[in-house]
Amino acid sequence: MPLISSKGVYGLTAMHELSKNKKDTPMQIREISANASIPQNYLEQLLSKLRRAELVSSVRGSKGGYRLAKKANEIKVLDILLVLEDDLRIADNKCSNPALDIFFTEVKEKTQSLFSLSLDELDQYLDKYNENLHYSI
Amino acid sequence: MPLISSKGVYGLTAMHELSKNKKDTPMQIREISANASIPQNYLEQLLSKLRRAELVSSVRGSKGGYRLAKKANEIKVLDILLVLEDDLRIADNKCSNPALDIFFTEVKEKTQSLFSLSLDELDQYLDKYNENLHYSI
DNA sequence: TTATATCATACTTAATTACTAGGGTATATA
DNA sequence: TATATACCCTAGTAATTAAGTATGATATAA
Repeated sequence: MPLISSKGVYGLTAMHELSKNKKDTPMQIREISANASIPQNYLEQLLSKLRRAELVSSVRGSKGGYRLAKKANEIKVLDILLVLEDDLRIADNKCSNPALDIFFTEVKEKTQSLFSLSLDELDQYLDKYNENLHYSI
Repeated sequence: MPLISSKGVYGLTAMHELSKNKKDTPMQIREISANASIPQNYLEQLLSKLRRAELVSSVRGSKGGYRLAKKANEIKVLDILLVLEDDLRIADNKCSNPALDIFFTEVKEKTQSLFSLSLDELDQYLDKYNENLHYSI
């Protein structure tokens, strides 16, 4: 099973879109949805959750939309995933084997730390990609 | 979603049981199933997969059963999981965001390395547990 | 020959994800 | 103030997958 369902991927993608919005006006669901190929009504539900978790703020009515509730360097990828995926759990159920149980606990901590980077740090991965592209020719 | 379903947990538990079998005779599904509270017929299916992947060998007929196909220090937790869980994938689908995509690839590699310990190394986690138990009194 | 235990496959149930649908509410603008 | 726009909210549905059940075939020790 994937650790992160499309719910999480959609949410991260949308948040990344918002972080790239340099305009003064809030960004609209329709635009995010079109940019990232996410079903509009579905994205709406995800953004609602993120709003209730105070990771984004919304403006209702005409010319409304969404913006990040904090700076991009103050929002961690993990924060977003924990809202949308409930919990990033490693194993399905409590297992009867103590050694495994302790092992899973440790893996979970280490895995969560892999997601403890901020939204703006994601761009570093894109830079890395562009470098590889450059040198591989 | 959990990274590892009960399929994987059951499989690891069963393999750990087999690694603890010090007798000359192979261990039977019934015994593993009883020790680890795994439905017998379901465990049968998992052990079949592990046999086809040559991680265990079986003896058919009366007094039959299963044993590890290699030494416990030659079988990695990751090997077992890759057989039962297809692939330890991080994200559900290919995502349209290149930065995220590269990030996920890196997380996947690091996650897989967390599972690159051998079956007998699992016991270290039990030792750690026992120590804590000792000192916490 | 018989009891035992693996082998193989088809089926069922339950849960979850990934949507879709549709009406309600707030606000900029004319 | 009227209207279009865009967020807000909840219920429902289709598809997928995991998890478990059932049953008969095959191999082997005794």
